[in-house]
Amino acid sequence: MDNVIDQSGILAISTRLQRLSDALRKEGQLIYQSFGIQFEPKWFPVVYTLHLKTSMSVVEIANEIGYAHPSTISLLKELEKQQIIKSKKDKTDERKRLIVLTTKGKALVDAMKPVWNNMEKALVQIADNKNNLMEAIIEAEEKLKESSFLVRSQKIRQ
Amino acid sequence: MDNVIDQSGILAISTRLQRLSDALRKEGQLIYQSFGIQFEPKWFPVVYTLHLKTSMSVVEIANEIGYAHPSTISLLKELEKQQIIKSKKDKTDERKRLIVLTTKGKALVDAMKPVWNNMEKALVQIADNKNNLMEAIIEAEEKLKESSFLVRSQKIRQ
DNA sequence: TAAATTTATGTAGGAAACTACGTAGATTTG
DNA sequence: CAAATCTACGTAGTTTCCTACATAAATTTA
Repeated sequence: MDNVIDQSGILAISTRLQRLSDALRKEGQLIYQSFGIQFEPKWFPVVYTLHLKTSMSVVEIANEIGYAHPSTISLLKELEKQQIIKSKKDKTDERKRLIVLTTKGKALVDAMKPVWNNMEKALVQIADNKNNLMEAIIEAEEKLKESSFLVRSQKIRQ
Repeated sequence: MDNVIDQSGILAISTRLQRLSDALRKEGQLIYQSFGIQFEPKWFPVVYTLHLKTSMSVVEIANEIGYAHPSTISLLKELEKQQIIKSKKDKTDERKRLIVLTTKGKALVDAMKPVWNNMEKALVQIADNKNNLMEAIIEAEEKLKESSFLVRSQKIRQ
């Protein structure tokens, strides 16, 4: 609480969330490196999803990870370049591309499991305090689903 | 908790933080609009800082709001274009630019005070749950200051 | 079953932050 | 006090997401 933005409190919450997100992602990158693994934190949602669900279309992945589909497409392009995933046309629906992990991708996931385990422990240290950050995020998202920031603002205004 | 990323839990925390940040910023924009005020949420840190501290250099503002200085410079450019701030050379140090709110900028701040008040109430509704999001952020940032994500990872690894 | 609509994917470009690097003025040091 | 270093500011380009729009295939409807 030593600068103006901290003092302005909750109004700068969007900025604070982003700052923290950036810091964790950048350090995540360094941790993968320290384990000698070539993997970027931004790839995690796609790869984690595919490792659980085997074969999915682009839009299915996008919905699953909560991203817009063009963002997902660009992640998939990077992962295809790294030969972590591959895709084939869906035979029953010509519009769809079915995405799967390659053999290399599956091996990478196995190699990353201890890293994920390690990161998870470190993240629990960081996020589990008097207030649990992950739970706080989930609770806030639930509140937003109930009634958006805008709608709440309008109700308060009346 | 209805998709894979929610289930993957804390490993996707960076993604979750960013998603929430984006959602709040976008809705913040709509709220300013709904009050008929032409103001962008990203300008808040700079303007709020200047409204408290009167006259500051570029780097002072950047440090105060916790941004890199080039980010601050581009915000200042936008604010100057909107005639919300203006700048003049520091006479005692030719390198420095002293930034101040214009008359229009000060009037805008006064007009925004009720909006900020309204937003604050809505944000408290959203963020204050079993776990308080703002406090959770502050606590997590304090933990990171004590010892970074990377260092914690390395200690756990041993 | 042809026309309208919906769904899946893709491209282009934007937003809000960042890092890397360069220059010029101020300060410190040998 | 000249040289080296530091500080302030600026530009260029990057990152990681987004929205808007386009096209083609599938599905629904009249």
